Amino acid sequence: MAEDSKIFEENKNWDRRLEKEAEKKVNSLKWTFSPSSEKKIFSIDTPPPYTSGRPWHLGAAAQYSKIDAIARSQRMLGKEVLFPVGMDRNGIPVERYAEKKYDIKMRDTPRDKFIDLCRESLDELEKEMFEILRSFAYSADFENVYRTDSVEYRTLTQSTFIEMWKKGKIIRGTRPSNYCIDCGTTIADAEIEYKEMDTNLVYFYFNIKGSDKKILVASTRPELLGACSAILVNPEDERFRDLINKTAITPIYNKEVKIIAHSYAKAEFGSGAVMICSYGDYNDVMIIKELKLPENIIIDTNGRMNENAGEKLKGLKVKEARKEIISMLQEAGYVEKIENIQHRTPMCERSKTPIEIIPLDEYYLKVTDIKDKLEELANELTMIPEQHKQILINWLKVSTDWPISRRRYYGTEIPLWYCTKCNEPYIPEEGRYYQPWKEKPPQNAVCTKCGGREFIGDDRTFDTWMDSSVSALYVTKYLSDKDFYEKTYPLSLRTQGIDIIRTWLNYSILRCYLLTDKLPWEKAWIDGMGLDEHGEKMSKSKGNGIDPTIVIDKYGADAFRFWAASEALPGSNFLFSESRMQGSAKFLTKLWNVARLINQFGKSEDINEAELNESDKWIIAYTEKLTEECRKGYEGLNPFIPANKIREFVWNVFAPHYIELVKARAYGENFSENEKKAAIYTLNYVLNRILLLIAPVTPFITQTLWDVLYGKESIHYQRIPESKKYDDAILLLGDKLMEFNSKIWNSKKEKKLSLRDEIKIEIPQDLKPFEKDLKSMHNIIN
RNA sequence: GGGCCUAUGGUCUAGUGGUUAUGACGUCUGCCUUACACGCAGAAGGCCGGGAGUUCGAACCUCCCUGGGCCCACCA
Repeated sequence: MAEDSKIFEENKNWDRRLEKEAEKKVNSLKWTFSPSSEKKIFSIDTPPPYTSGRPWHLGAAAQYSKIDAIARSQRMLGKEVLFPVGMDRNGIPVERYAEKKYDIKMRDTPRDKFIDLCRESLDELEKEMFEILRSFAYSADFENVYRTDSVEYRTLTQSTFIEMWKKGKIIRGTRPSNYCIDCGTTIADAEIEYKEMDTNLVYFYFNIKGSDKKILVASTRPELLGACSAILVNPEDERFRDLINKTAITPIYNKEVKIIAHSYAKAEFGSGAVMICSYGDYNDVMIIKELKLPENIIIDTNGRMNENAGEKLKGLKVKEARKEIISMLQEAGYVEKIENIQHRTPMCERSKTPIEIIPLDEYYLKVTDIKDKLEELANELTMIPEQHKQILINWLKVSTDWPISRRRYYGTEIPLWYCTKCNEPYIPEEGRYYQPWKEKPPQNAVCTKCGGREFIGDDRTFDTWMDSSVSALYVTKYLSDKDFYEKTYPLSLRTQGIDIIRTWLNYSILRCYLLTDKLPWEKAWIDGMGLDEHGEKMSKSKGNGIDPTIVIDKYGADAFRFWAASEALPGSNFLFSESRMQGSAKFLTKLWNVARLINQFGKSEDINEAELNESDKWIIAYTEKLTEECRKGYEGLNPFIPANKIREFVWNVFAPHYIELVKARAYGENFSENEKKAAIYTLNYVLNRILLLIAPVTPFITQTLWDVLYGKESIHYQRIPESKKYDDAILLLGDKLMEFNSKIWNSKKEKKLSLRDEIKIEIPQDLKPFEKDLKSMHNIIN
């Protein structure tokens, strides 16, 4: 032991350097799940982090460190823990990352080549992610990492899609999409940039049916007049009060449209009346959906007006059509004025031309028919904290069928082909990974409708949530291992951030329910967001993301983890703060020095309770109470409680009161050998327990201290003991004891005495059992 | 703009009908007391965002307002 203690002689503080030394040990522990274990199973569906983020935000790392504390605590509470780690690798972010990195454009690059470049980027980025996770001792099963773009994972995504297709859950429909006419393709929201453009705001009249009144409308898109399906006015707007619910007549087209009161129309903009067209912008999409207005498409995918636009406009490009309709309106005397305004226009960031919103044929997963059931499931799910459930419930009420097809490259392919004769879809069997854009359908494929044998593959991919929403099925081996699945599904827990309730949580419940008839987990643990020091969400676009590696190198991983656990209750947002991170580091040094001191005294064999002094009994009772509280915290998946309780105990009770009380006794000054033994026994009893209780939060320092002081086997393989019964009366007495200590310190201070100086003071009757320790602590003479 | 969440000493945070309202960081004062100056002891600092209501009683329940956050949507 003397050898081990060298670390204490050489280091007065806990720091990152010592952590690095412990890292080998801490990270060499294996956490492979054993399904045949006798222990109760605790399984966690953790978010596979998205691989393209660099640097990974501190907020995200903090969340993962809390999840890790939960996994570790469950192990130490005696559970067999399934704690998988995955990487989410599909979708637009990596496509855009690769475009930037290699200075290429997705649609100008052969798909095969582009996919390879994405994969290369992902492999590099992934390495970095793993390094960060390991740097703070994330204890998932790294020997069985899953990736959402692997053949196995994509097979699951496709097979479960096929299963749902067969159950009739997949439907076709049109969906207004961002369409770049110049590029001839849909583009993602992320590929849109908004630009202030000069444009004309045209004021023109609609006649009111059965009246000689008129209504003045202002529009930047008059060419969409033929697609106008309503006019909105603000319900508060006096000018239009008597026109609400009247019918207006579209100039030129002579179609009837309703005038509807809706808060979207702003009285101060334009004329106060706005025409809703399919589709001028996304507001039109929302309003048409909300008010169930008819859709009338007048722009085709070539960017030209179609027959619905009328003979004069048909075939014209959008800009030409705008000019033409303005002069038509002017000729007919409908135009009141034309204003030149700056208009924020959505542009394709690639072609720099305005995008159009055009309905395209897409696949949907049916949601609307089971909304009641989903709400029921949501209510069954235990949510931590419970208040966040409202976000899910509210979303379920307004959610619609989920569009699942995407016109992208790096994603799981939609496993469908179409008959070249009759266009009927052909769906293959489950159990294989299909790439219809470059593969022929299975050999025996025959069109179910016309018997045709020629097919063309669907070249689309799925929305990436189609992949991640079956993570609960992947990690429980839904397709590949029946026994494993039966044992682990539904999982015990889903952990995730509040920002993806509407997506990941919602879609996971939906898909897993459709496939298994059950909720995928018993509980969902929803964390808040990591915000910067000003309280704003960290994000790359704002540039306020903080690199966790820098913080960890500076303050240490345990300090980082302790900060994350102690800063806020799960579910609350937490602000990054260097000073509080530093505070956590200070606490670890405090703990380190408590251990250094206790280590000096050596060990004592177990002793009878009868041999303990009153102070010893008190601090042991306190420790049992602390154990009870911490266990409750961990059982409730709330590391905030143990982190704060332990800090308070160590810093405000154990160190200043108990240790000071028994220091002299432990040194053996003026005490019997038995009394000395009792002190040393108790000091170690308490320290041992503190280490066990805080180990899930701070794995490095506890590993190091445990090795030196107590352990052959790693602390992380130990159990947190059940708390023993304790006597409340002695705790109350202990409170008085601490008050008395303060009183003495105060009075020494008043008398300008040093803490070592003698003092004459009466020890209260009820504190007599502590008399000997008190006298030596304060140097009391009478 | 819509929905939801939230508001506690300078900063962050616990508390959720009756407590002298918790703790941390910071500040101030005095101390290197054989573990720690990343420390010890002491102190100052809060009309629990504003207004109204429910109640014998509200930081805690209800409503309105204001600020902040998240998600969605973004100006005809």
